[in-house]
Amino acid sequence: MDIWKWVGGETALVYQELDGTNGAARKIWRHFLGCFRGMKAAGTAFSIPYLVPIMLVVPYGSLTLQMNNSKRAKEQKKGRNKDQETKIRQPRFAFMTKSKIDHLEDGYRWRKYGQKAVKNSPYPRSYYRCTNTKCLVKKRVERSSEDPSVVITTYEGQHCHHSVVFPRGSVVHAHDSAALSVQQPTAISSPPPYFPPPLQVRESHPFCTSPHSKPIIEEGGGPDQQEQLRPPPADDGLLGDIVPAAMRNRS
DNA sequence: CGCATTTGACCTGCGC
DNA sequence: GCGCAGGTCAAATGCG
Repeated sequence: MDIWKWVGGETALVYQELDGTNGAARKIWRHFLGCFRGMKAAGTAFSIPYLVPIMLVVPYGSLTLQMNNSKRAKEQKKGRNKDQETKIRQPRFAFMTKSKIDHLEDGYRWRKYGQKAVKNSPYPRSYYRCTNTKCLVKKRVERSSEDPSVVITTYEGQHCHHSVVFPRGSVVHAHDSAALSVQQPTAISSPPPYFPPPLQVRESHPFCTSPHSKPIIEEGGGPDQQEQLRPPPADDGLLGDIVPAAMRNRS
């Protein structure tokens, strides 16, 4: 049994409680963050106090979709900006959280811009955009049709600004924040009895489209270990897009 | 009044 | 080419 499993293509299913105390899980996170942000987050220590006991990670490398001529003509007819001729799909990933609340608080403000019924699911999917006009991050929220208690949240893009709900540097912990406890999801499952061996380093990780990407740093390593435990600098990595900085200061 | 949400219409990609 | 499903737009509406 491994802590993660390749589902295929660019999708991996991670089935382990990612609570920041699990070294292997932490390494996986670091690796994902590094893939998304050129390993900037590779040396950061963090915890995920309440998120994703079970996580489905679905990252997409930046994908450039060239519009064909007919479409381009349509766009110009509608007066759209020429810059939009090339559509970039932002890195994207999703996670599943057991919660009664659909829209989980993540420290950012979102504006709902659409809702759609999903095929083979009685629950609609909601579409949100970050309220920051310069920020192009989107997120989708839907409830699992298989397990209605599970909320599937998909983020696309990276925030170009700081969290608004939890200013950086503030000392607020998830377990003593009344506001947070209201929306704090419960665990889907208990941690498995089997603690997996150290994660294998994959030199050619399918997630890593960035030239800056490096393999996972092994636990208990040499000089890098100190670097790993150092608090994140200005850049919090992709996690900063999800978990408020204050909630990551517990580690 | 300003901002967020709702919701039907429209657009786009993809499989057949 | 057509139909379907997902994604987005934008006017209407609601709310503080």
